[in-house]
Amino acid sequence: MAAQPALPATARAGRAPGDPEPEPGPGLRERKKRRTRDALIEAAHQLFLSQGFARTTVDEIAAAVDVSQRTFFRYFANKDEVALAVLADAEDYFIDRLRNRPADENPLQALRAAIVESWRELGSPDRTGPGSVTSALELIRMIEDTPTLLAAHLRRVTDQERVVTRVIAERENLDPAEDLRPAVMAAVFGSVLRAAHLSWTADQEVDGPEGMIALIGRHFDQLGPALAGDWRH
Amino acid sequence: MAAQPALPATARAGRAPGDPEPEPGPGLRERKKRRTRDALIEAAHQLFLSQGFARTTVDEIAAAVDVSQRTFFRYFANKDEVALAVLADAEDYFIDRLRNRPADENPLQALRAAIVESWRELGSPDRTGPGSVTSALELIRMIEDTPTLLAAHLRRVTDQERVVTRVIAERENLDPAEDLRPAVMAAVFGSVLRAAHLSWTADQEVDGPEGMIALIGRHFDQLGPALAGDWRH
DNA sequence: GCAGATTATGTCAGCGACTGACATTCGGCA
DNA sequence: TGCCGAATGTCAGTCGCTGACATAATCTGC
Repeated sequence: MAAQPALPATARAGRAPGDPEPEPGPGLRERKKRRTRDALIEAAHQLFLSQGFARTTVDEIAAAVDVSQRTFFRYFANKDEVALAVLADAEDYFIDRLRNRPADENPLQALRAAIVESWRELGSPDRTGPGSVTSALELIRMIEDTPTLLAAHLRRVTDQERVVTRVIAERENLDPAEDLRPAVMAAVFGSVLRAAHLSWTADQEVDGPEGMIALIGRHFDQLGPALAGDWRH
Repeated sequence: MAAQPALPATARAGRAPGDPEPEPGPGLRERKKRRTRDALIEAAHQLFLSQGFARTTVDEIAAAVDVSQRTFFRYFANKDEVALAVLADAEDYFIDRLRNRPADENPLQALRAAIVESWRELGSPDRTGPGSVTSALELIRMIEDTPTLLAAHLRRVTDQERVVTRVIAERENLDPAEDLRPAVMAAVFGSVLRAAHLSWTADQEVDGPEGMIALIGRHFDQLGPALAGDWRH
């Protein structure tokens, strides 16, 4: 019977004394783990942005949180992972949004709506933990000009594309091994997003999450024209 | 002046005695450098395919060619690079093909034709050096299931996409900063290729360069249908 | 509450990728 | 032939990352 003082651990009132489902909530151990994980991300983030990714050692990060280097590597497989952890969470959120899009949208509409929704939600001020939008945007810039980070990020993105492929296939009731459209759609979607990210890093004018959303929209809108046969009508 | 894939070192005979352009050709130094580079790629390739990428140390590769580890790192910035060097050359060749496509093709047609051409040329049996097609195909499989290699490869691909963007923009006489279509086109093209590569690794049936060409074609053909509004006509 | 099983963490030793500095050798060239 | 610069080797060192083992903290049933 772990004590549950913190957070919205949902103190489910009205539970019968002999109930076989005590809904224990996260115990002390879990909470502690989450805290050190968040602290590591936070510290790493701060060090990366202030002195650069390459010039920050894992030892520094660990020392900032007062854990051993070995512990750091029990939380993150490598230095890249701690830098990309925030984005990883955001991507999970996006997948969740995609799953909840109404069934009557076609795949492209659903994908576009889900990504906009995700940026909006990330943009709302009530975000907890180290995953604020501003830092997410700073992060994208940092990733885009840190080769090793960009590489790791792109690999993550393609993993995510696989998931998107599956979700789209489920929505449309298709076997992704038979019908190539979900895979192509996922790949195209991913590439449009990346093109938008690239524009974002190149264009210092665009600012804030709404700027990014607008930028993504503009890129989506070019999809039709780009694939149209004749560019010089 | 695109870099021709300097195949045989063609000893251009018939030069006049007083010619102000003695066409010295690569001297001994250059030839030696090229040889050790090729040897390193060859040895690395062989070791990677036989015992895996991670289980091959740089020392082993260097020892196989009888140079010091330090010398290895003067030729390649890291272990990834030696694995991807062959593909990098192939990509340069592709860009060259793209530049030479007739101007009346639209961008998508030109890209598609250029990639098919490239695979055909790579497939022809008169290829010299360690860049045979079979090894290129083996390489793709190896990359696709070696996380760190996949990451590095994807980064290379996006670099290449930037180049493609520029070439397309030049063909169409556009400013890529103004008109987003070249960037979107390049991104879409890259993603279709990757989707094809993925299918290739998943489908053990498809074999040889012609198989890959066919697979790429099938993916291209899905581009229209995937982006069409209604998937369930 | 308390033993005992789990699990997180620390410590330590070690491998391998990569780099800077300096010495040495080798090819290019007058 | 002899000099210059480029390529290579040697060495020492940093840093990312891992396995093995010991220790300390939670959790679980009593």
